[in-house]
Amino acid sequence: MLGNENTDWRADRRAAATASIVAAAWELAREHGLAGLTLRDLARRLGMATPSLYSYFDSKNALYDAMYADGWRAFIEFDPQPPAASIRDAIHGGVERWVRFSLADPVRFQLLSLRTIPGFEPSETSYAVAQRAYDESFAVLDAIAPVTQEHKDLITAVASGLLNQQLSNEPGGTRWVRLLDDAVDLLAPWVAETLPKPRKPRSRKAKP
Amino acid sequence: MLGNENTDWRADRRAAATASIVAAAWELAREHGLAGLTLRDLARRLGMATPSLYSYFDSKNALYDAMYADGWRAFIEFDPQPPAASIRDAIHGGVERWVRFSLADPVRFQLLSLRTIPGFEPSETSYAVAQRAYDESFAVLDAIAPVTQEHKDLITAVASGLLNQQLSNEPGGTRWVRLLDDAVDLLAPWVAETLPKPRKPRSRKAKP
DNA sequence: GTCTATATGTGGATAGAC
DNA sequence: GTCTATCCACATATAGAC
Repeated sequence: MLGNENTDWRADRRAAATASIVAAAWELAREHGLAGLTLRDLARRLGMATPSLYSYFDSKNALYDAMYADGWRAFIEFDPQPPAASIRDAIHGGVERWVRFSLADPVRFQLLSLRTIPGFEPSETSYAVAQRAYDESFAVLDAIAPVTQEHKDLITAVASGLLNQQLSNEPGGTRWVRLLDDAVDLLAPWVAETLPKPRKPRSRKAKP
Repeated sequence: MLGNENTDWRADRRAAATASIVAAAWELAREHGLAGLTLRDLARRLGMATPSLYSYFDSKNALYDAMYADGWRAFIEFDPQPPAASIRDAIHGGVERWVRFSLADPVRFQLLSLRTIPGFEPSETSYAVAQRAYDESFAVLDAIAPVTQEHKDLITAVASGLLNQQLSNEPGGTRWVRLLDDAVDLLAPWVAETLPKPRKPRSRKAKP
């Protein structure tokens, strides 16, 4: 179609501008806290007037939403987890990857994992990115054992609990995070022992 | 001392007024979120002018601080945990008590356990209340086994992780919280097996 | 001492010119 | 799309009546 490359140019330009706004927003959030982020500061850092931001985001929460999706996208691309030979290694690899990612940017962890911004709830499309990150993160474990949702829920709870306590009570320290190996040593046998009983697979033409 | 009962009257009146302000603040926080609490709303609900609140609290953060201490005091008085006969029962009783307390008022959990208000940090005296609540909460377990700080840290991390996931992802549900028993079943044997080896107690006059 | 009245500064957000 | 001007709500602070 003629004229489409014109639209694409604009879309690309706009996407690039949006991305640089989000990047600057992360910077400021790291400096002043997630809730300490203000559109004034953000505009000033970008060298533009505050209302100009509204050409890119309908509201401050829309900006948070873009950051949310951006954060989960960053996790998807973060240091891929190699395949594992045992349930323990799979759990350990996944949890340790998540902990490293979170400790590298506590503010990001706060946005992605804690419902801390009043009134902010991820949009459907942003939530879909989070969902994909979740699924891919458990792919290694899924590949070697038929783990249940309960298994995954307790694993994520333990990981998020250690991170929470660490970042809330002793940011920069290791008091809780170093318990990760112990926690995995508890979780792995539990998962292995509570795997759903493999049902004898019926042949395709079993019921004539 | 003469004249002291006069001062006491005033102190009591003031304490009562402060308490009713804090109570109203909790109400509003439950309605509009913790960060959605505004001094205007608070004053309006109490039937007074906004600046009058500054007779009782130096700043909004000072109000949060009072709420923080109040919340931990409420936990201390909440449904006392009976003595336990086993490590498992002691852990289960403590964690379950904390979960019940937190689910009853998610906003309170947010203030007490998540560092979510930008710039708010509990004062020394308020933090002391939290510390007392923590110590008393582990008293039942301490009474029956010489558990270490690491034990307590993993227990609190697991509890806070389950609560976090529950309240962040499915408030009002039980998807994570119902895994509490499983979690305790993992933690209890671990605690029992990793108790510090009892050192042969030296007699008092061992080293002459 | 506690209230009312009022002022200041900083947020998010909108309207409208260019 | 970007700007200027502007609005409203908020935390905060001070002055002064009672």
